[in-house]
Amino acid sequence: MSDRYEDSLLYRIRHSAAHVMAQAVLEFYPDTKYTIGPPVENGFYYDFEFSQPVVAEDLEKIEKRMRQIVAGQHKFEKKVISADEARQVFKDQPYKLELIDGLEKGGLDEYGNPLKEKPEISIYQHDKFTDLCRGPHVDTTKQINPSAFKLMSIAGAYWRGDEKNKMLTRIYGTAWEKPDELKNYLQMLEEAKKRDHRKLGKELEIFFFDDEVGPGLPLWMPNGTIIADELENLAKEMEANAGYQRVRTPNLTKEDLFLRSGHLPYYAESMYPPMELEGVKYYVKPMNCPMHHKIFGARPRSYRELPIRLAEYGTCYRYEKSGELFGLMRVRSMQMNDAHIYCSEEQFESEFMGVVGLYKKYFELFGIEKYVMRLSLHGKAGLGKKYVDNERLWIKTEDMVRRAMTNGNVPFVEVEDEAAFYGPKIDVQIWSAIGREFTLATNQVDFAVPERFDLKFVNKDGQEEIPLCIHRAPLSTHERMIGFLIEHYAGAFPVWLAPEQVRVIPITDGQNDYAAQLAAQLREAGVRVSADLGAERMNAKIRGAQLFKVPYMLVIGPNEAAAGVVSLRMRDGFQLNNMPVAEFMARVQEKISTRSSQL
RNA sequence: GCCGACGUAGCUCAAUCGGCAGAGCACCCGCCUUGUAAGCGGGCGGUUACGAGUUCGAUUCUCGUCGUCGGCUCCA
Repeated sequence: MSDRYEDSLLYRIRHSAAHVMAQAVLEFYPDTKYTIGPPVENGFYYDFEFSQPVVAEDLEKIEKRMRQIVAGQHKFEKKVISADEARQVFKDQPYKLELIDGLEKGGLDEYGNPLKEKPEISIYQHDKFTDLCRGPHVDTTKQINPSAFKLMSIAGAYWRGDEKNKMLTRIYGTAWEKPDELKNYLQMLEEAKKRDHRKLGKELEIFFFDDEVGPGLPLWMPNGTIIADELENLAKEMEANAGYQRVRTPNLTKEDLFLRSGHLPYYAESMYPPMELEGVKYYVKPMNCPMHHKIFGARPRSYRELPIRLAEYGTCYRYEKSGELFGLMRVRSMQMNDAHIYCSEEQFESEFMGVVGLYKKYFELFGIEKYVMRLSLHGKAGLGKKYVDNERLWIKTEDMVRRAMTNGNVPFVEVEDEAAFYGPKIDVQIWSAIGREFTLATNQVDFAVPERFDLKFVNKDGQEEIPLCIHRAPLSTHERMIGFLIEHYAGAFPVWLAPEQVRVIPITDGQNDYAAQLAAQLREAGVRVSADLGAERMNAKIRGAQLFKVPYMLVIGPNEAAAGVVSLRMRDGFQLNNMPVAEFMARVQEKISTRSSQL
């Protein structure tokens, strides 16, 4: 038995639940046009075109009716029919007719993607409901547990996922084999909400957005700035060790540069509109690469210098559409852990895998385990539009990346039509707390732009050669990385990243002097520390420190002050009483300098 | 950008049918002198996102704008 989701009982339950939902919906709204309703991760959805507005409050009655239908223990019966018979069955259903046409003529699947073989056309029937469907389904509705599914939300979705098409109404549901699994899933969603970076970011005073500043333009508060600075220090250290050189470039450039780079022809949609002064157009940069290319091209280069690795934590601006913004994970101003590696074709594999190695070091340091490396390929239809129009070079560089990853024994998946406009890339996909997928790090090959910039180096034989360029951002942008890390750690950052590492808590104001002196001593040693000298009870102060997820609390009363020691309470509740100051100092410094994940 | 929902104090949330806008926390001022997640009292804080409209009267109803959220599209 295969362990593919598509072959599982759960998949069939969800697929069947989608049909049951469609039946209930059609009973309530008989002139609804129904489209497709597949299983997805954790559940299913079905897309409808309603003739009247259907809102979230309506889900309850639909769900109730679904339970009645399920209780009827109806059989799911498959029938293979001809296209013409199918047209007869669905004569009043325009979307189904379009699907039938796709299946028959173009060999298109339900999403509009081409199929290799012409599929058979089948319908599934249960109770009084018939759907065009290739299955599979459960045998009877008896297998759908009425206490293990729930309708979740209502949303808009384009027919066939194309924004040029009509917007349909999508109803999402979740379904499981057993009621307990549903309960666990709902509980998990609640937990996820608690670690949502938008909530924690505000609570922990890391960042915020202001209406007058603008959507997608985060303001970093002191706590967030510490985290960003620490990440930057980490990157600089790692990149220095890996032979990178640092550069700095302006945030603004003339139109000419982005015409040459190809950003204006291929990327203008994501760029802020130009500002014009004295008849010259200037653009805010959406990427740093064109400037780095200029630095590479500033003087003749020899093969002896290669690879040249230029790094910059560059600030870029991209005009993301308003509905696409999402907390820190999708913003309009961002600081990228950017670098461009210029190398020869022979050097490509080791350079590319060097970057992959860097990723892995970072992921190990942060304890990031749930991620997928994705080889993002071009899409044939996008050549000349989304992608540089040179299919031969696309295929060649895609092969180079594939070979490098395979040789390096790094598992990856391949996805078409996800490349950058200038070349294929390895994207590292991660998931936000609420389950949304994002590209965190990226490692891209550029076979097109160096030529446009007339970049070259002189090889051993005295001939001019065009270098390859690798664009890479293993630590992503500060925005997405920190958004991700907030959720990854649920706000409880390791000591080296924690905005406040130690909080000194005197029990009575008789220890305020000792507390202040301790804090000064720690601060002197480079530790981020504060002393809570307020008038509250010690209990309230501890609570305050816990809520801010400060890793170490030093509780000091008359005894500690007299003995010149500290009582250490850690964020996880663990206590070590009467610790000599020097011992605590050594502990903190060790955790910081090794970037330990332990307290 | 598109579909839908939402927007009340710094934060979390109340306010019946359209009838004087409220609580807790935070903040400030006192009192208490405290042993590992909230001591007590008082005070400050609002153009109910913004702009129109309906009404004797709008937080409440209607329209528009802005923003946020759930998705779609798109992406580091």
